[in-house]
Amino acid sequence: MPQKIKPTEAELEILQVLWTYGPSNVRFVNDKLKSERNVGYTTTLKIMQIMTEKGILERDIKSKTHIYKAVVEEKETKNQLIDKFISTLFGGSTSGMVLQALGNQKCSTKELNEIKKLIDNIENPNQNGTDK
Amino acid sequence: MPQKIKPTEAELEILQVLWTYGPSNVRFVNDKLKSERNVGYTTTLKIMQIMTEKGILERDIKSKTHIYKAVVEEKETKNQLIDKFISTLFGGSTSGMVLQALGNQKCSTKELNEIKKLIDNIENPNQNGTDK
DNA sequence: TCCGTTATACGATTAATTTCGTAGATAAAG
DNA sequence: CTTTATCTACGAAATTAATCGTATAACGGA
Repeated sequence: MPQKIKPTEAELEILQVLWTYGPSNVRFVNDKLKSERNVGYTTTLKIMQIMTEKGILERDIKSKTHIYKAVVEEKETKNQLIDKFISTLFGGSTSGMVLQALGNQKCSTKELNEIKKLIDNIENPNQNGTDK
Repeated sequence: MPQKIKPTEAELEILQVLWTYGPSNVRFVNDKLKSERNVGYTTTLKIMQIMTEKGILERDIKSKTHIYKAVVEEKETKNQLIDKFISTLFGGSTSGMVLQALGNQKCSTKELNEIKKLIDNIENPNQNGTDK
């Protein structure tokens, strides 16, 4: 495991944009953030610069408009955050968290079926995809 | 939804103790916290006082040693936090979060079966279990 | 009663986060 | 070439969290 990642709220928002849309400039990221809440351009710039210093982002400065990309992996980062969340709030019990999430959130039948399928795959790893 | 709750890290730790053990004094809470990490008595006291000001806790000051209890409900608070977590990290998709959690955490067969049972209950609420 | 222990109260400090104003560089338009 | 728009750099203020030191009051035993 390479590093411990503990992005702040604002940093997470930025990571989400970069994970979703790929490497982007500050203007683009800021526009996306502004569709959610009001935030100034230089605020976003500053945070992205700090993230670059921290090693969370990298940037290409060849052109005047710098292009930033996430260094940290989406999946790995989210796993770490889920881990922490589960351990802080549910004493480390993944099923405890899942039960609460499923019990209280709306989830379509299709989504529920996906989850069931995944559980079956976990329980019977030999049966998935490559039918025998 | 009565209030918006946004406990800090330290506040969450304290809430966990109070939810688990019921109304307690500062000494007890601090001892529990200290089994996890090093934290001074007056630090815990201060945070609990602030939480009381915020309305997160209430206290009985009849005796010299004040007894604090959580005002916010465990279930409701955790739901709110899960909500926020899912919306920040998984674009609001509960199943997305669950898939990631189940795919990457260890979960016993028994726990997986509990989850499957819950899904069945959600899909067929009238069939079994949920009523008397 | 007096002293050591244990409480609360309160202020100050430190650190991290978020915010934004302003300056200066560069490109683009006319 | 000049003006305008856009970008980065930088610094500093405002906020919020977390920590702890010290003062002071109350309790309980010798």
